Amino acid sequence: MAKTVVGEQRPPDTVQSGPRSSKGERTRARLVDAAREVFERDGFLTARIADIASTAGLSQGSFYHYFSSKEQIFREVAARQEQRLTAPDPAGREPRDASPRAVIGAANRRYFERYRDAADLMGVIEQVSRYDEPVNAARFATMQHFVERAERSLRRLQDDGLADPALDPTIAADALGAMVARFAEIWLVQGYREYDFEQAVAQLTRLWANALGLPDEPDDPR
Amino acid sequence: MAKTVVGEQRPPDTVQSGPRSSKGERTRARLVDAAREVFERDGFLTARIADIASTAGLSQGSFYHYFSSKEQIFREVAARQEQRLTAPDPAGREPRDASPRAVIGAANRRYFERYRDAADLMGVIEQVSRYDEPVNAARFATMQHFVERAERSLRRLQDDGLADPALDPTIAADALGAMVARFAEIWLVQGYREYDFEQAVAQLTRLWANALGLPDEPDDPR
Amino acid sequence: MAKTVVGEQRPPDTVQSGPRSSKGERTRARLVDAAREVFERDGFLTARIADIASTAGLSQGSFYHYFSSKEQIFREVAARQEQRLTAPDPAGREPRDASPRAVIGAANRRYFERYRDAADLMGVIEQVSRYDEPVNAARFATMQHFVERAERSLRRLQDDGLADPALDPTIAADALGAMVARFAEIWLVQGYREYDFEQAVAQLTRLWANALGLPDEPDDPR
Amino acid sequence: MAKTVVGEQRPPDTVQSGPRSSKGERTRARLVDAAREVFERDGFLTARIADIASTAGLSQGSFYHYFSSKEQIFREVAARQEQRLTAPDPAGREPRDASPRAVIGAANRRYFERYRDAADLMGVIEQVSRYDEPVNAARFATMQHFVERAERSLRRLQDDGLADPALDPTIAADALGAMVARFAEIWLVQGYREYDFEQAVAQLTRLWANALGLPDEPDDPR
DNA sequence: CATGAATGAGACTTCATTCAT
DNA sequence: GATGAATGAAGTCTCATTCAT
Repeated sequence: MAKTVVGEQRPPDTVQSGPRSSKGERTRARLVDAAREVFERDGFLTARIADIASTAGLSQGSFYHYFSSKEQIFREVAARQEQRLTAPDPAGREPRDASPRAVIGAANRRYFERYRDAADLMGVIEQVSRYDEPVNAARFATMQHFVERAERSLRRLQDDGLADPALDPTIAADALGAMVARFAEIWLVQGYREYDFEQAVAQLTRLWANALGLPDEPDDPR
Repeated sequence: MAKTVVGEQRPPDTVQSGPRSSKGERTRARLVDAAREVFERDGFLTARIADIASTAGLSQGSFYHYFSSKEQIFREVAARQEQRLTAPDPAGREPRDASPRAVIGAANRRYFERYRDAADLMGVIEQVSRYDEPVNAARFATMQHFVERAERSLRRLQDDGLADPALDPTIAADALGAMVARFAEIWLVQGYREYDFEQAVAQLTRLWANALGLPDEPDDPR
Repeated sequence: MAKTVVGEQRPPDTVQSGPRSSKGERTRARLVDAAREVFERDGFLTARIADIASTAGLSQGSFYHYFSSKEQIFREVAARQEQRLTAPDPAGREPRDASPRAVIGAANRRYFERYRDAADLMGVIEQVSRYDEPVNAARFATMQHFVERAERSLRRLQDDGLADPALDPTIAADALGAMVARFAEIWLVQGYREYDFEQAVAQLTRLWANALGLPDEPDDPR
Repeated sequence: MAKTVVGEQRPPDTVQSGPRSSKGERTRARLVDAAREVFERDGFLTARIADIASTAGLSQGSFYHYFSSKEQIFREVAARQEQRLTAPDPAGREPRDASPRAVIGAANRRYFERYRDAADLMGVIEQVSRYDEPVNAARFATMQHFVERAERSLRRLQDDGLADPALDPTIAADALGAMVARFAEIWLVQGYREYDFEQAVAQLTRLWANALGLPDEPDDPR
């Protein structure tokens, strides 16, 4: 049960069409930046390669020295963002001996912060992931990153008698990951409701901890 | 001084698009069915109006008697599906005196069943809702439907001392709704993993109930 | 020299497709009225048969019981208007023994008044006459009406030694007719400038009379 | 509360249409020439962009690198022609000390010559000016060019006691300009009648001079 | 007489992509 | 490396007109 289907993780698009002179490298970077800007502003479908090129101060034709299609460059933009989402915490922010709830809270806060900081782009990624398989795979990879942690952590807590033993660690991790991910989207991208940032973090963390059946703690994570 | 040239303005669309006869009504229904079929097969972007029309046994021009664009007809297809998702349970399936966990479980099972029964279409709806505001609004309306129930229920449970009083009912309902919704998508549409249906229902229900802080029950639903 | 080319005057479109029951006649009239309204509002090109029909409270199909095309009905609308332009003066407005200048002035005033009263329609007629030969022919017929009068009158005045004998009566009549016609359009349709109505009449009349070389008169026409 | 969906807005047209190389400039010129040819042959409404493009030896898509619509390119074709109409006389054709009648005659001759040399195009311009405001504006600008001259000249003549002091210079100039313009159209475009070129020039000039009340001259121009 | 559904031909446009310079 | 001209394939949409009822 719980067989992974999409997670085979084909290597990210590392095949770069453009060569590697330092000038070329700079131009390429300019294109990626321009692409992000244009995609954020226009969305994927509406964005035109002409706009990306001209935003990068380049001619249309030159675009194709570096990327072979709109999808291609978007995958790179998206991959960078997914990396930002899963980047390790800058040194020392996480206390060594944090309680389970505190750990969950810290992970949630970090995710929401990073999601919020690139909300426009995340919106486009959510969009594109629904029709571009590589982007969807990248989305899943990020999810996997969090889910695997959560799963391992849950198993440990169950072994320690701290979490509900009736939970399937895989499903639980998937579901709670889904909760946080989708909540971030409706809140930070789609603006469905406005929540106070701290309260949202605290509440999602409490729901998560409760769901796992963790014993209450006197001091709420914050 | 006033310069004017005749004949520049366009009258507001006076050509009504609805059918005005029972034959028309049937044709229109045929179109909607055809549209659903084509959208499920091809996705929104790839679907062509020509295909919808010919699937309905109509000329392309005739399509425009009934709908003014692909978006337009999709909104109707989507609205019907959202209605199916929120339709009341067929008489008597829900016992009067069900426990809170049983109620949650029943709702989750129903949602997953219905989502699964139209998984292809739901995938397209998830896709389109990211760039068509009316479809997104319909998505939100469905969400509201479930969320409001959950919120009311949570308040009641809190009042009865059965649920975690530290939860904000609105956020909690939103988040748990998000969990179920997104879980349905990654599972039933995107095929991220394969779960056993019954187990998935049970686990999601348990997570939900735990999250609310409900007391455990000896007999899990189903 | 001065050979007429377009003036052959094919009979106006008298072939009516619709039959002649009194009900039918009323419906037909309603269509013509509706057509005028729609053409005035939208111009010929933008006007749609659907709009004309629905304005007349009729279905699109029924339109074709009465007219075979948009051009066809427009020709009828235009013909009616041209008739209004050339209709004889209502009894007794013109004194028997008017001076030449007074006669010219009266004709000009009448033309401008009538043109002004249907300025929107005249604009559309001017438009259509540039690409529909029958409408252009009707325009020319109206022009002929005025030009022939003017020509006859000029010949008489020349014979009486009152007008410049060096003028070719045909060219002169054509040119002065052109002057009044085009002046009416730029003034009353295109709004190129705003002139005081009375002054415009007086000035055009004075120019016309001067052009013919008529001796001045103490009392300006008014 | 604020609902937002990403990717709805369209950036302002950032795809510039002008050519950016000498090759492009040549292509663009070829398009304008081709357009003129096609418009003259087919008229504005019937002309198809596909024909213009293929006449210029280009694909249809390439048309849109240079112009964004049929109207757009027509405006350029029309503007060029209006410039030709108002271009200064090639050096030295006009004697310094010409009499007023001679000056009027020269202007009329020049106008008729130029109008005749592009009669087909002028016909299309007259047509389009009735439903395209920019083309109409260009038409008016040309008219202004002549009218302002005529007006200044009339004022001077009135001051010198040579012209009818009862004339309003603005109205008179507008009306006489209208006379020449419309006469040119019915004669050279619509073929209402055929006049001998020299005689037409002479007669229109005589009418104009008479209208202003200029004293007769023994030697008519030409 | 009247209805309104159905047709079908075409033109316009858009842009990702290629290619000669 | 860079340019921008050129391509061409689709797909959308519009409406005058016809036709079955």
